Amino acid sequence: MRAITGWQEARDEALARIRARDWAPGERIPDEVALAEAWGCARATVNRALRDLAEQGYLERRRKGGTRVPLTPVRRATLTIPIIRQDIEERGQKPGYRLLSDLVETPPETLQQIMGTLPLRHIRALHLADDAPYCLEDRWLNPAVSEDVDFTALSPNEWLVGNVSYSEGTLAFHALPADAAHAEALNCAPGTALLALDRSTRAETPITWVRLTYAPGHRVEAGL
Amino acid sequence: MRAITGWQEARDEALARIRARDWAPGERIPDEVALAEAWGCARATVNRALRDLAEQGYLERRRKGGTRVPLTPVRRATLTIPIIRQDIEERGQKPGYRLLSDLVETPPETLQQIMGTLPLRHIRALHLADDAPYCLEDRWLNPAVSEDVDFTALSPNEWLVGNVSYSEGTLAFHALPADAAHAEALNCAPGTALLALDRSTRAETPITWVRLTYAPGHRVEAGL
DNA sequence: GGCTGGAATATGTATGCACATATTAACGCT
DNA sequence: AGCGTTAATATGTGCATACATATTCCAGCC
Repeated sequence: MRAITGWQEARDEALARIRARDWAPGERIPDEVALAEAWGCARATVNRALRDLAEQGYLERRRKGGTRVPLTPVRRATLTIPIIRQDIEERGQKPGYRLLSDLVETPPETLQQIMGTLPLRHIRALHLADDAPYCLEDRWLNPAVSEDVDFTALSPNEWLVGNVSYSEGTLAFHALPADAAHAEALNCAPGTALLALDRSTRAETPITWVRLTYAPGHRVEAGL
Repeated sequence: MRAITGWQEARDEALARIRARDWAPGERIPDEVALAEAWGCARATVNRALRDLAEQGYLERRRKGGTRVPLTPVRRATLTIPIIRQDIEERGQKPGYRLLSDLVETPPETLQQIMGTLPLRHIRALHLADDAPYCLEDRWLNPAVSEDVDFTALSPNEWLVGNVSYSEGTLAFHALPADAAHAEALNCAPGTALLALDRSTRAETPITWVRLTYAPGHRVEAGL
């Protein structure tokens, strides 16, 4: 076979063999040195290619154990965490924003396990796309982080992205029925099925917990 | 400062500087050669570290343009695509499966755009966790791929993973209200808000389109 | 002034080498 | 046979070097 030039080509070649079941699931594939020789490239190039495939779940690698095609490949999808304004703009719509409430409250029991028991700043805000409701931002914020920021014109989402980002966190999707508040804000009937995204963010201390509840029919797409 | 030993340490050092806004958003950071010299390691090591951070959205890199901290960091979360049986087992529950229907039909208009117009094999099946409904698998399958596979005992999900995997696809989350069929299968009231995951898979030709509708209250978690 | 083409530059990648490390496999002892 | 120690081995990583490539920037031209 023709010599392989770059690591991407090596990756494609390897993926082709996996897809063709030339390298069968559960089987060990030739080691890096052998592949490098067979493909006429350096071991580092093969390494890069196989490492890339392993990151995507197409291969499993272990020291000394060699590289093998997993029997049940756990594929990973990547999901770009939404920055709401950008999200809307990318859809070719005009973003809008309205602050609904901004209070200091004691969070409910379930939230206290994540954010602690201290009173938190509770912000509710509505994001609009072409003047139609897009999503409801229901956020609990560590007051030590936000201090005196004014969210009447700037959404907490946007402020956080610009000021407290680059942090750790968790993320989960679920569905919930619209309650009265959702119904009014998102302009839908109570009980409507809504997609919600819960996200908690922390650095050294808990920073924020937010639930984004999208307008009816919204879809969140993931890549790969 | 002390010399950096590995690329992970270099990555941590860089991430610390980003978090500390030592490298401010929008600003160019020193180039690889400078960092390598400052940190007492090879440029390849710095490259690996910064490349890793760029993949996670913490940095933006462009040839000749240098590396900079993005103003609005687009963070990426990774989401492991569920293999239902494993999913259930990892929760410490007993997986179960029941085939509901298996027919050859003409797909609805919206699906024809993805899967083509030919008649498709339409399979409906229920997955159980500890004998309780877990999720409903509503699948349209290219008959050329599945031929005469019997899905009474083995779920299409599992069969596909073992036989037609390593392919491309798309994935999206949304919420929908339970219709009569959902209600019966998932043992909930009609209209209940349900989380659904649509996934289409293709290699050279379209392979399958599936909607997994989860039992009420289910959450799908993403990492990072 | 505006456009074009060429130099300068930062990242991208390939290579050969060396050594580290995790794990398996083999060996030898009791 | 069973067990613990040791050697073998595949991947993980670091480094120095060289060249490739995409952009930016600037100079020079019209």
